[in-house]
Amino acid sequence: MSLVETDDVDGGESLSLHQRILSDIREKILSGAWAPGHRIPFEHELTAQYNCSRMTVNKALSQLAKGGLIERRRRSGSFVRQPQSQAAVLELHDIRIEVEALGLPYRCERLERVKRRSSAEDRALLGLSAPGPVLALESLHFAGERPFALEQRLINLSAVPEAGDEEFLEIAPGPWLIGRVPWSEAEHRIRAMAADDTIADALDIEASAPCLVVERRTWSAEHPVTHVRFVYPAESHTLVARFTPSQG
Amino acid sequence: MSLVETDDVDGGESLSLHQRILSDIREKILSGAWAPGHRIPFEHELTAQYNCSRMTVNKALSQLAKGGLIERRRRSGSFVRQPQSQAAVLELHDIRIEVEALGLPYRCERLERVKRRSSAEDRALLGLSAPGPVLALESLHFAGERPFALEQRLINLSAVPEAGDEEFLEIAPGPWLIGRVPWSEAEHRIRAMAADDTIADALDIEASAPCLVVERRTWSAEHPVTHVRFVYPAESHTLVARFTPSQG
DNA sequence: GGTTTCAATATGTATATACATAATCGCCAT
DNA sequence: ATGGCGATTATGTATATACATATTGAAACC
Repeated sequence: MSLVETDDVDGGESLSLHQRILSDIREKILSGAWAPGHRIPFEHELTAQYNCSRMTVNKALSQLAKGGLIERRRRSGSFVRQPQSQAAVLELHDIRIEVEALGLPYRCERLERVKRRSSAEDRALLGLSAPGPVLALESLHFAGERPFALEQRLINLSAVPEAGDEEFLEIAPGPWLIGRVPWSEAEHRIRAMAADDTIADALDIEASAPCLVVERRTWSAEHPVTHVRFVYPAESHTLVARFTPSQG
Repeated sequence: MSLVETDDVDGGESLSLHQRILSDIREKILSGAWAPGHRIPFEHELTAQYNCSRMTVNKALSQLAKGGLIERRRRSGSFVRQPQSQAAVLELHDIRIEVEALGLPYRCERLERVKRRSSAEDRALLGLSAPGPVLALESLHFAGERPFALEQRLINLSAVPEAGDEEFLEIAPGPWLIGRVPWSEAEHRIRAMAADDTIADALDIEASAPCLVVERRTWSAEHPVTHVRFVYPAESHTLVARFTPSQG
C-alpha cells in the first residue's frame, strides 16, 4: 500500500468563504478574545471586512447561532453567549442541580486545595506536555446528610490563572469554571470501580463497594482546562444521556 | 408568477419554508418510508413540489446532510444514509469492534432467546403502554477466551417484526438492528453495580465484584424499538465519549 | 476491446436584491 | 415627565441568477 499524497489542506486555502468566516469567529470566541456578551460585528461590517455579500455572512452567523455559540437579536446585533453548561450535551451537570432535583438540601465541602507545579501524573491527566502550575482540589458533595459524590479536580492555571486566587469555599469549582471558561471540547471516561479505603471513608460506604467513576477532561480552543473525577456510590447514581441523531 | 399548486399549507404552522421541507423529509426517513439508500428527489423536483427556489431547497438538504441523515453526491443526487451507528454520538458501538480494537479475537454466544407477550416489566423497560409481542435475548460477548460483556436485550416485535424470524446465532442483535432500523432517539443509563450470582457466573468474575452497566433504549419515529443492558466487568471497560459544544 | 474525451447533470457556493419582522431610538404631543 | 408613534436598523427569509466542481454516461478514438 502506498502512502497517500500529502494533498495537504493547509489552514485557509481550500475552505469556502462562509466556513472561513465561521471558524474565524469561533476561534475568537473560544480563545476568549471575544468574551461572553461581546457584540460581534454587524453583518454589514463583516460584509465589508471579508468583501463578500451579506448572504454569505448571514449563513455563517446563522450557523453559529444554531450551534448555540452566539445569540442574535434583531436591531441589536449578535452577541457571544454565556458559556453553555455541558448539560446540553450530556446530562452531567452541576451536582447541585442533580441533588436539588431529588428534593434534598445540597451542600459542598472543600476538603483540599493545593497549588503546585504539575507532576507527571497531573500532566497525563490534563493532557499537558510542558510543566506548569496547576490547582488540585478535592471536594465532597452532600445530598442532605449523606455524601453524594467525591470530586477530585485539577485545573490548569496556565489556561485559567484566575482560578489560583479562588478559595472555592463558597462555590464548587464546576459551576465556577462553567461560568467563566467557554469550552470547545470535552471527553468523558466512565467506569466502575471498587471503593478503596480513602473513597469509602469519604463517601461513608463499605470498602470495595461498587462506585461509578466519571472523569472529564475539558479543552478550550486546544488548551487543556481541567480534569475532574467524580466518584459516586453505585446505589446513589445513574447517568442519563439522551440523544437524537442530529439536529435539524 | 402564476400557478398556485398549493401543496397545502395545512394547519397554518408558522414554520419557515425551508424548515418545513426539512422536517417533511426527516419524517419520511425516520418513519422508514424512505429506506436507507433511497434517492431523495432532486433539488429541482423539490423546487417544483414546494414551489420555491432552489436555494431554499438547497438550504434544507444541506442541513440534513450536515446532520448526517442524508448523503449528497454531485451529479447523482441525495440519498438516505445507512442508519448511522450510535458510535458517532456516544462511543458505545458494536462490541465486536471494541474487542477487535483490543487485538483480541471476538466471539458472541447466544445464551437465550424467548418470544413472549410483554410482561409489565418488559413494557416498563421498553417504554410501551400497550401489551404486545417482544423478543428477549441474552448473549455473551467474548474477547479471546474471557467473557467481555453480558447483553440482555428486549426487542419490540410490533416495531420490528422481522426480528421474530431471526435466530441471532450468527449475528449479534446489535449490529442486526443497526443495519435495519434507523433510530431517531436513544437514551442511555449508565451505572455501577455489584455482580449478582447470575452475572458473576456468566462473566466469570467474583460475586459482588463491581460492574459497569449500560442500558440503552432506542426509538424510531416515536416507537420504542429496543432496550438493551450491557454488563461489563469493571476492570475490562471504560466508556469514552468526546464532545464538542456543537458543530458549525 | 479498451481508453480517452467530452458534454450533461446535480450539487456547492456566491452574488445582488427584495421585502418582512422585531426591537430600539428619538421626536412629538399631551 | 411620559406615553405613543413613526423612522431606523439589524436580522430573517426568500428569490433569481451565475459560475464552479465533481461525477457519470456515452461518444470518439486508437
